[in-house]
Amino acid sequence: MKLKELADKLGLSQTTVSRALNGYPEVREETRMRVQKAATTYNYRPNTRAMGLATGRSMAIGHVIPVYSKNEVVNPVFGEFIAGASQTYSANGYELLLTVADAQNEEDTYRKLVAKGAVDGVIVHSPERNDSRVAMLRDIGLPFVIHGRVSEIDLEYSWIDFNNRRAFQQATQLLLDLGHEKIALINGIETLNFAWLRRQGYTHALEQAGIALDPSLMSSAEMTEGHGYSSASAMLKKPDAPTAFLVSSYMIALGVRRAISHAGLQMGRDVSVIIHDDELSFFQNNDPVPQFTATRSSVREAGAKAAQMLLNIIDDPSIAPVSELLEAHLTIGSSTGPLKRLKAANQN
Amino acid sequence: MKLKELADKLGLSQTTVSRALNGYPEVREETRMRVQKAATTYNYRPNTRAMGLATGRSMAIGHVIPVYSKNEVVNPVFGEFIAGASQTYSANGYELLLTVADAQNEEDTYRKLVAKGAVDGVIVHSPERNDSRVAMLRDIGLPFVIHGRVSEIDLEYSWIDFNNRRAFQQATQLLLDLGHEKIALINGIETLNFAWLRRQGYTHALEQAGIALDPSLMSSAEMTEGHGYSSASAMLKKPDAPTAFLVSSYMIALGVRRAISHAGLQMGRDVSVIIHDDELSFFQNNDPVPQFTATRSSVREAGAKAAQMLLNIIDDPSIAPVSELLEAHLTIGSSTGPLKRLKAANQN
DNA sequence: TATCTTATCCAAAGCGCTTTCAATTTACTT
DNA sequence: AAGTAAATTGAAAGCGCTTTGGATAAGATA
Repeated sequence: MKLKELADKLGLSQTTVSRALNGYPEVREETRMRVQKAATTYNYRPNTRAMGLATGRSMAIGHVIPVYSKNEVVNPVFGEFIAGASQTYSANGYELLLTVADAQNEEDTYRKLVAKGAVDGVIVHSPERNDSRVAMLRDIGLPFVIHGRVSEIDLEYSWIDFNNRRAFQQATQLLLDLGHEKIALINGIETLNFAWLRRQGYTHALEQAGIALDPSLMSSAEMTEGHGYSSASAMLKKPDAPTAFLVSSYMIALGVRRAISHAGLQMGRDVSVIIHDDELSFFQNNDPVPQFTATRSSVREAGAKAAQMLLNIIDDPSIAPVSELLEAHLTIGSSTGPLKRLKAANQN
Repeated sequence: MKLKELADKLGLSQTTVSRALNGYPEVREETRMRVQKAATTYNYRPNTRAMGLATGRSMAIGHVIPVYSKNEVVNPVFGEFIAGASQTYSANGYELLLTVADAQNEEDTYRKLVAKGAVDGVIVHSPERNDSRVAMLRDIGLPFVIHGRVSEIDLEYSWIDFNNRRAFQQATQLLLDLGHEKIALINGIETLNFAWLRRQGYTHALEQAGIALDPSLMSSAEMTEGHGYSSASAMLKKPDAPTAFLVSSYMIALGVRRAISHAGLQMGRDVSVIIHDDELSFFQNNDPVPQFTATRSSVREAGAKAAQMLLNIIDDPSIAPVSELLEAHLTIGSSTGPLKRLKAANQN
């Protein structure tokens, strides 16, 4: 069913039908009703492409997910973030265009999207510490919101993030308060800004406490279970093994937990662990007493908010860059406890 | 830069430029070169919407992800599948339109997509045992490929799946061969077809072996870590606790592993576990000796293949429904071993 | 009753592309 | 040299919608 057919059926012009459906005032209320009813009856929906052509807007938002190599990790955080954003989009008649792009030619991907007129704006994922995309997107004038921040740049841009630094500082502080001094950090890739900020929070807290940083207690890689396992295993084998771990994601933590139990230790008693919990739906950490002590911040919520921010910007591009910094909640679970001197050394 | 401008710059008509760019034969080779070079220089890309309007195709594929309630689990398998599909799309000039839809009005979502002319085809995720979407999509004539199958329906349609039934039958058989008889199944939601087929494989193998089914050893729910933990914990507390677990996903298995170790048992020695491994990138199970004995099948590969299938169908809708059944590989890891009589009973 | 508003509605142009139908060259035959 | 076929290019229509610039009818004003 196309506009013309609907108009013919109603004995009206396309103009009037279009206006009735789009809520313009120069249509008699009675006519509008008639039109709307007919539209429902015939399940009429304006053709997106035709509408886009006529209005110059595509009613679509691009999400560009960087992938570093062919078989690279797809961060499950994306799925959750997108689930949040998606709600906002469909509530506002927008579509979500997903592109999985080589990190190499990611800029190209954005340019292409704009040139093709495929999207009205984009959400930028996984910003790096000094991410060139910010400058580029401003250049080409494509509205965007970054999930995360870009610390080492002093341009204005819109973003939403949670307070990585503060969260990890607090978490470290908690471990210090429990008496731990040999605290390991098992982090994501530290060229990515979020991981870098987390590390800052960690080092800051240690420095404040007058504890020297030990590079052998810091590990940084893709956030996989395997990364957690191998890093933690290696650290636990050291003569001066850490008594506590600060861990950047639930996935990593699963590996850490495995390493701990392989080492014959018990999490929460012999070794403390604090994780950052993105509240992924398939990794609930919310038993009455959660497994993991965690700093938590809902990625899904961030997704919904980021999407709304972007739509606002598209509606009125003149509004100054906006941003929102979410605070994480610290939840005490069973994975932390006061420092206890181990009776026997590592029984590896 | 739009077609007209480019044509003007070249002193050619839009017609010729369009033809040159789209590879039509009635253009002198020299002219084509000139046009292509200019297109690159000015970074010209045809406007998707205009092109779509003119050709009647949208060059976009829809992926509809069902969500059952507001805070429902987003299966990480989607992310991986989509990463695979995405490669195929961008190699063929297609876009990927993602919709997260209420399972309730999912049919509506498809109708809407078609009416709006937003997509040329869709990939259907998470089919149920008797999924009404098949009939509906055939009705409205939208090309589609199902990731999975719909067992209880005898319509023809295109699908790609891996052999769930066979995989779980083999896995069960392996456990039987190892001497296990009390074998538990911790499955996904069994109204979903894949889970149903897995259960069939499991029950079939047990029946063949003359072992009575024990409903208390079968559990079915969303595939989360929590599900694995609570189900396995409960079963391990029973007087006749299972000595082996068949588990539908890596995530569930993590919970099972936790339950096993909480029960003071050791996986692979006291209790055997076989999982199905979708080869998610952030859960590599491919150490020299993998943690988990597993049936494996790459979801990412399935995504790429499904996408290619769909594009083929769109190119030539007359081709009969096609399908592909992938076989899973069984990999022996350290989570399985021969049945050993436990010295002490469950020490819970 | 004649004029001016206001409320409704419509014809037609235009969004940027593809594609049909024609026109113009050029190449080839005889 | 004349005529025909093949190669190359363009003009213009059309995809389905929005929106500008009237037109018309009804109501208000004087």
